[in-house]
Amino acid sequence: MGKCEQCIIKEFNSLKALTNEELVRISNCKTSRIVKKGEAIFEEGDTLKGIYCIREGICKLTKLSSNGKDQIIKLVVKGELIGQRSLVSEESVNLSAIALNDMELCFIPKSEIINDLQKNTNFTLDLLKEMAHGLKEADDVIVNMAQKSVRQRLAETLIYINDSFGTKSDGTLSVLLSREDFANIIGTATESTIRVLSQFKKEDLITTIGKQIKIIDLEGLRRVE
Amino acid sequence: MGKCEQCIIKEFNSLKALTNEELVRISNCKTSRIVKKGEAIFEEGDTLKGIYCIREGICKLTKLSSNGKDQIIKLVVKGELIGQRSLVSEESVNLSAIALNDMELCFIPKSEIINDLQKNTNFTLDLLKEMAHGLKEADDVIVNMAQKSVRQRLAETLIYINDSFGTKSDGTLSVLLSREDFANIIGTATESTIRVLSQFKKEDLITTIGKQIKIIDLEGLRRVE
DNA sequence: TTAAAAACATGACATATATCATATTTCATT
DNA sequence: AATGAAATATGATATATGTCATGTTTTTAA
Repeated sequence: MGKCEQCIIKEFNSLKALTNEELVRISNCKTSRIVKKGEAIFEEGDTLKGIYCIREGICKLTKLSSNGKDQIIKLVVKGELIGQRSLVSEESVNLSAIALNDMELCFIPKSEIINDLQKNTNFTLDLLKEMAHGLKEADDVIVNMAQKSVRQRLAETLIYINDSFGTKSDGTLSVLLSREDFANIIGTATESTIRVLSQFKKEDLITTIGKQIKIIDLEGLRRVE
Repeated sequence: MGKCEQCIIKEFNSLKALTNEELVRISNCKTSRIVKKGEAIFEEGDTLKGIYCIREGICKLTKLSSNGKDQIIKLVVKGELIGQRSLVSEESVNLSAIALNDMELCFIPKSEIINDLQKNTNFTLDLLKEMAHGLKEADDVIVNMAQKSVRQRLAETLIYINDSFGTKSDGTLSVLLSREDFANIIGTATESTIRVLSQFKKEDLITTIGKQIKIIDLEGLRRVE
């Protein structure tokens, strides 16, 4: 198994703030885990025994609403950590993490992280900074949900996925989501999502190849009202 | 001016994690500020030179949507800190803070807090814990916005204000908001808010005395669909 | 105290979105 | 390649919510 201190992935998250010594210690007790597309890494209500560092793949963080529908709160990709919040707040996780493709994860036991939190201020400060940023992003999501139309929210979601996760060589979005996933991100019915995508096609803002989506007029999407 | 080390208010926020020595130092450089109802403590885009500790009063944190409407993200009361996030992330504030009644604030300069963040792990960990909790709350708001009706969101907002901030001796909610404020919390038109409040009155869930609202059937409100 | 302004309230109507029904296409499995 | 299941697509219709108009009440300031 790879060594944390030499792992490039950590540069994308707070683990980069750890010392070489701390990374060696983590490396010795970490475990690896493969999760197949559609499987859960953890589920709402679980008590986590550590955090995960995503080495490969993408997952969605979802929360079940009281009306029985799943809301996707966030997409998390290679390089990011999941489970830190629950570990910090010492509560069970409030979200489920479901793999959107085959994933490779490193699991770091809680005790290690707690230890580093108490001894390495840089690590704690980096986590704090990331959470502050996460809160800012959450504010934006709240405003969008509260104030914008389904049409606008879908356009912005397409732009977000395009800008954050990029496209494949054929120009289609590299994160492949079902229409239902899109609906669960923007908080609408699957049929509405499909209808708006059809509109976007007619307006030559996007094209679709099967379930794959290709943005052909990014500026147009930005202008959607 | 009062001394931080003897101030009871700090027990309600992360400042409680500071040592006596640190509190004395803060006490010597803090300043006091009075903000009248309706005035801004800070506005979206401002660069803050420190954080505020609320000694008295209530304010709303709002964000302007691209469609020109204000969204109220959070209500913040006596005992809480505001401005920490922006200080941690070293960015301009993403929200405006507007006083809902006359307020009394203590201002603590940035340099002091930064210093404490680097030297007192307990303080940093406490802030981290509060932010983790804030993120969890934000997730709940996102799900509610995305999945619930205006009727449900208004019912839940009334319950939230009742449970979190309590009532006056006559039973009316102690946080007094305009109908427009309610609309800006739940993300709807002011007229819709007024209409739903009228429905709630007809259903004997609440009564109103002028703009004041009194919950008379909390269980009924919880059952609203 | 009175006038003006702001907030509250309600009706009429327009529109966005949800829901239900039903094809059609794509995908996985044998 | 054939079959069934899942995902995508679209129409018809119901419903929730927004918008505009207008009137009433409450608050503010002269």
